[in-house]
Formats: sequence, structure tokens, C-alpha cells
Amino acid sequence: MTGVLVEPNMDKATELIKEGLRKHEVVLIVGNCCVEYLGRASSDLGPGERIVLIKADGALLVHRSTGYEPVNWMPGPDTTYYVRKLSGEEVKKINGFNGSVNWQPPGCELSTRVADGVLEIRAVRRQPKEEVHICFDRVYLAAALSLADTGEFSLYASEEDMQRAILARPQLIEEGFKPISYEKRVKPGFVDVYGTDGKGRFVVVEIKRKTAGREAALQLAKYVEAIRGTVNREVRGVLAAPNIAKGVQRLLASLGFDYKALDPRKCAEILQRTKTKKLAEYFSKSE
Amino acid sequence: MTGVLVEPNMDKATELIKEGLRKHEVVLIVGNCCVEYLGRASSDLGPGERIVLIKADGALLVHRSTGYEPVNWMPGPDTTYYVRKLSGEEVKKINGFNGSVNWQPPGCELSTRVADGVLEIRAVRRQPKEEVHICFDRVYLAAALSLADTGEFSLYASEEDMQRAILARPQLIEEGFKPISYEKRVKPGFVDVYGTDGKGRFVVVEIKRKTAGREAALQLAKYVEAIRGTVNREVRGVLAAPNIAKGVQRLLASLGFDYKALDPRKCAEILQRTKTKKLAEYFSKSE
DNA sequence: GAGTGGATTTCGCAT
DNA sequence: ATGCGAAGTCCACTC
Repeated sequence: MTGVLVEPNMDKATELIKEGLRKHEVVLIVGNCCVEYLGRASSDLGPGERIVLIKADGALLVHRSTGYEPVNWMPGPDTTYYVRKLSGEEVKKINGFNGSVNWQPPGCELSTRVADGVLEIRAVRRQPKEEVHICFDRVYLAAALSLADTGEFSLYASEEDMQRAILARPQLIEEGFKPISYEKRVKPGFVDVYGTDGKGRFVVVEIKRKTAGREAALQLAKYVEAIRGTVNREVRGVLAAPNIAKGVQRLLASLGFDYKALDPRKCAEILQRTKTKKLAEYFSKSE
Repeated sequence: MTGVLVEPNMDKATELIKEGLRKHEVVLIVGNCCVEYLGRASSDLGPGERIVLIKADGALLVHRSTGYEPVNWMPGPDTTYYVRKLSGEEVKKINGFNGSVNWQPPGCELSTRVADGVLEIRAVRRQPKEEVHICFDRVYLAAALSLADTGEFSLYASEEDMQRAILARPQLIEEGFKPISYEKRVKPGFVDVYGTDGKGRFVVVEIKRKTAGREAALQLAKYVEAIRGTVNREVRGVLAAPNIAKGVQRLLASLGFDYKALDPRKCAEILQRTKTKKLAEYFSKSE
């Protein structure tokens, strides 16, 4: 951690903030401010005490005292970009800053200035073109933080995880199910998982990691119809989801499709217990 | 502002945090921590230095050093709920805390405890059932903040605002344009604004608050076709948007429709300058 | 309470 | 760069 100032005067606060921004540290400001936004929309926020967070990648958040979302913000620059090394033809993908990189990111610019006891912070972004202006007339707390954070983040049971779990253990759908492909391209979109059942019929599996609603059933119908138009064999539809919205069960039945309860946490557990492959590795030589 | 502690020991930090939570203040913690989430999904976040923000309504955010989004979070309790007054039958809608309310919200519970020099914060939510656990082994900065924030937030130029601006000042579309109705029901959906031009032809206006893409032109085409099928008069289509995607201009021309540049900020300014009515008030006696 | 649609959505991946 | 789809989306509104 670098510096914390409590009830600083504007000059001291500005100095700390400028230095923190220059070093790409995380800057934290609590104070009385107004905020203006111009860009994808326009907004004005009258005076009030707020928390402003400027992150190492230039992301800026203005938080009020309630609510999950910031009242105003500027996303960080798009930190995924390619760098062609000067000493060769190697192309490298860089995600975000890694501390040693000390060149300006292409997307976002932060600047500060003080005039008449008012601290103004401007964040400007080029793509899309937008600006956030913050004016502080009081600063209660200012901090420039050098956060060391290498902890790994794991999220279990995303939709892709559920796909992987099904490919790793096809009987999650039903005994005899054999996957042929995943993300199969059809006219209306992509089929989550595609395979055959114990009787050789084609099976289209639509996965939802949350309660399956009407749109899931209709999406499945689109895919099944699309495939029926291209193959000369019976095609079944299976909706795999942790649960199913009230009434959609009947819609599904009227469409002639099946529902298979599939718990994402269980998928997460399966993926944790069993050796997992990447999706592509399940079909190294198939369509 | 209530209290700020820099490099406090765990007991002092805990005391401040507990007191801040009890008083529904905004609590800010910077330190080394692990985070676990259980609920709609599951996640684990290994050790690292982060910023934790707990807001007055119980919303909890765990921010890493980069990115717009918190790595873990708990939304505030659903703060829109109904209270039936004991002294009568009146039913009142309450949105969030207003400081004087000192009873626990029904949605979320926060608790803290210290064991072996580790500060643990637990946030539990009932609907949907989920939990966030944060364990700090180091705290660099802890603050309990009483933020006075009554500033009004205004966002300009939603699509509805643009509708209102057009109804208030029809010449934004073109001289001679006379609105007949808004949100007119037709088979495929709703026409944003519907009216006549200076030569008595019907005009269908499709509004986009952002760059109009291909889908906007096609949507307009659907509406125009639908109306052509029901009336025996010429029907024009006008796409009103701040700008138009490359190539869509030509699509629009080939469909025989017009494009009218319409800046949402200008709409916002018009609505600010002119006395505004609610949408319905423009057509108190028409369909 | 559940469902529907919008967002200054953000974020990631593919083309 | 653009476009598409998912998200622990959140959030406001309607039924």
C-alpha cells in the first residue's frame, strides 16, 4: 500500500491522486462531488458524498451509498490487444497491465487538475467516445493503493461447464446418449450438444444453467426443425436445465421434446472429480 | 464521515466495521483476503489484496485492481417492498432505507467475526439463497462512512425521451409532420410514432437512441408493410436515429425509406427547455 | 412473486 | 474492428 490521507487539503489530495494514477495504482477517493457524463447517453449528478474508485487499468467507478451498480462509470480500456514484438514476427496477446508495462493503454485517458479549491477528474475514452467529469469540493479520504493480487478466480458451472460435464458423462442426458458434436452450426444458431440416443435417433440438447423458460423451448424447437430439414432420420429434442418454468413443461410436451434435470453444481462437482478435457478435445477428429 | 483506520489491528478494524454495519453506514475495507461464493453458481477466489465495499443497503462488492465489474458481490436486498400500516389499511411502497428506518431489511444479512487473527465477513441472502464469505488476514485500511447524498441523477435521451421530444416538436422529423399516435399496435409489434406528412401521406417513425443498424431498417419495413396492408393511402417510413450504420443507409434507400438524424442529447435539451408532457397527454382523445 | 425487456449493460469469443 | 451470446448479469416494470 502506498498512501492514505484523511481529511487532506486539496493540494495534498491531488498530489497523491496524480502520483497514484501515474503509477497505475488503485486510487480511492471519498468526498463531496458532482458528476457529469457525456457519451452513449448524457447524465448529470448533483452534489453529494460518494466513493470514487479508479483502478489500475483506468476503470473508473462512482458509487453512491446504496445499490450494486455505480451511478457513473467508465469501463477500463479494452485491455485485450495484440503486440507485435519488434525483435521478430512473434505475435503476443496481452490481457491488461502486468505492472512492468509502462506505456499508455490505447483506450482511456485520466487527468486531474485543481482550480479554486475544486479537484476535477476527467476520464476520456475514444472508443466509444465518452467522458466522465468529476468535481470534488471536499475530499474526506484519498488513497493510492498498490494491490498485489494474484489469487485465482474459479467459477463453477457456467453453461460451458455444463456442456463439458455432459460430454464427459453423456449419461447425464440419458443412458445410451452419444455426443457427436457441440456448438453445431445450424441455420438459426448453434446447437449446444448434438448426438444420438440408444436407438440411433439424433438428439439435440439445449442447455440452460438457470430455470428454462419459454424461450429455451422455442430455441430448441428451432434447432430441431432446422436439423429435421437436413437429415432423413428421427430427431429428438432434450432440454437440460436445473429446473423448468411453470407451464413450459407442457409446452415442451406439446412439442414432443424431453426435459432432463441437470444441476450445474453437480456438473461442477463432476468436472472437479473427473479429469476434464477442453471442449475441442472431445472431438479431435469429428465434425 | 465517521471513522478511518490505517493499518489497524484486527480487533480495532472489526470494531469499526461492526459499528458501521450496525448503523447502516458505508463500510470500506482494503486488505488481503480470500472470497468464496455459494448460490446461483459457486466460486472461489484465492488470496490477494482487494477492496471490499459494503453499502448502506447491504450491497456488498469485492473489487480487484482492474475491471469494471466486482469479482464477487451480493446485490442489496430487494429494497422495493410493501408495508401495511398497523394503524389503518394504508399500503405504502418503500424504496430502500431512508436513514430513519432502523429495522432489518428482509433480504440480506451481514455478520462479522474474528478468530485467530482472521476477520470473516459473511453476507447471506434468502431470495435467491446465496452466500458470500470473505476472510481477511491483513487489513490495510478500514473506514465506516456516513455519506450524505441527496444529489439528483438525471439520464438524458432514453428512447422514450426521444419519442416525447418528437411529439413535442414534430418538425424534428420534418416540416409538416403531424403525429397521430405513439406505440401504435400493428401485427408485428408497436410503431414508435405514427403520423402524417405535409402531403397527407402516413408516416411510420422508427426511433433508435443509438446507431441504427440493419435490424432497425428491417423492423421499420415490417411496420410499414403491416400498415400498408390495412390502409388505402401512401405510407412512408422514417428512421430517426443519431446516426446510421455503414451500409444501412443504402438498405434504407432501397426500401424507399427516409433517414432523419436525431441527436438524443438534443432531444434531452429540448425536453429540458420545453415544458414536457407525459406521452399519454399528447393524445388525450385519440388512439 | 414471477415473467419480460432494457442497459452508458460488461465481458469474452469468434469472425 | 465487429458482431453475437452469456451473465451469479442488475434493474425497473407489469401481471
